[in-house]
Amino acid sequence: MTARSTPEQTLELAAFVPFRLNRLADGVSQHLAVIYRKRFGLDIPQWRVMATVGSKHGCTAQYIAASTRMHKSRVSRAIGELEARALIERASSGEDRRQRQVHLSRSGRRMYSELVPLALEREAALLACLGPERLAGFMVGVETLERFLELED
Amino acid sequence: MTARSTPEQTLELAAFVPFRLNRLADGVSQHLAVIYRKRFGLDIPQWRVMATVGSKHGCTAQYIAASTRMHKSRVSRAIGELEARALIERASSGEDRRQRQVHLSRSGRRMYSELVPLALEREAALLACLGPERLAGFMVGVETLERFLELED
DNA sequence: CCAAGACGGTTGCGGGCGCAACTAGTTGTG
DNA sequence: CACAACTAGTTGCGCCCGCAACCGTCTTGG
Repeated sequence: MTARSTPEQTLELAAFVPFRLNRLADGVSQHLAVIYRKRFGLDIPQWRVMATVGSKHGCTAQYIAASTRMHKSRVSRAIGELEARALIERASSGEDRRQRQVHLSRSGRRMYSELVPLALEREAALLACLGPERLAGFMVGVETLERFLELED
Repeated sequence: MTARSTPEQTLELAAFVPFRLNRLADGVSQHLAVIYRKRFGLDIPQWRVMATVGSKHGCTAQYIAASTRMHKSRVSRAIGELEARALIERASSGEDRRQRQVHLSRSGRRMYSELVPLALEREAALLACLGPERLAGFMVGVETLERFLELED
């Protein structure tokens, strides 16, 4: 009853979800990276650090690494570059002298307050192409996959 | 009537869709890369070339680049490595002597026929965590975004 | 038919990043 | 207290990849 001459199973990359997800995430990133790079001179690791520190003042490098899922060396370098541009400042923690608390500087806060509305607006413009109900269905899928892969937080 | 003391708009990275999409795509890739790398010794560019050539025999490097959205140099190097492992073969095209038609070798076909079922199975296992209806809703969102960003094909 | 430009594919170069080793500081145990 | 094990963060090394220059091959137009 089953086919004898195995008809050579094939895989169309354009229909393969992992590939499509990669391509989609990449496209979305490109869509946003323009702002970060051209307008503020930030690359993605730097942007992620800015975003994290902007909403979690005084956090540590390891906190940033955990919540952005970037390798600690990448975080360390991004922090170094941002500090060199005086966008963030580091203060030794009194508690544990190994860790350094990261804060936005005055100009860092200024950039952050300019950057965030643009990013949110760009995100909204992207998601607007789905209606509200499609968006909801999409996000349910994203959340379920995140939980399955244990990516949340 | 508008707020006077702007309450400093913030952005939570964990709720920012572009970031979450990147993280998700990355998680999914990791989930699959194990197979490619540990079992077949392929990295992602190589896997994409194998997949493309396996379903489009005799295609050219530029076709691979266009359909995988990889830079042509990345494609060129991946092809070179696969050829060195005798998984693919290149034949000069009679039509245009600049381009070279890429085929799977005998051992390439063997690997392909082993690789594809595993990849599809792994994809299915991943998507199974969404039910059929959640999956449908999720894919509608993915397709809509792809069209919006002009990523299809 | 020849020059100029376009195009397929390759490669040197430099930048970014993961890995692993390292420093400095902390915690736990006898 | 001493010593081992652990943790926060930094950095040298090597790999991967995008960029741009390049080579050989078409193609077009004068």
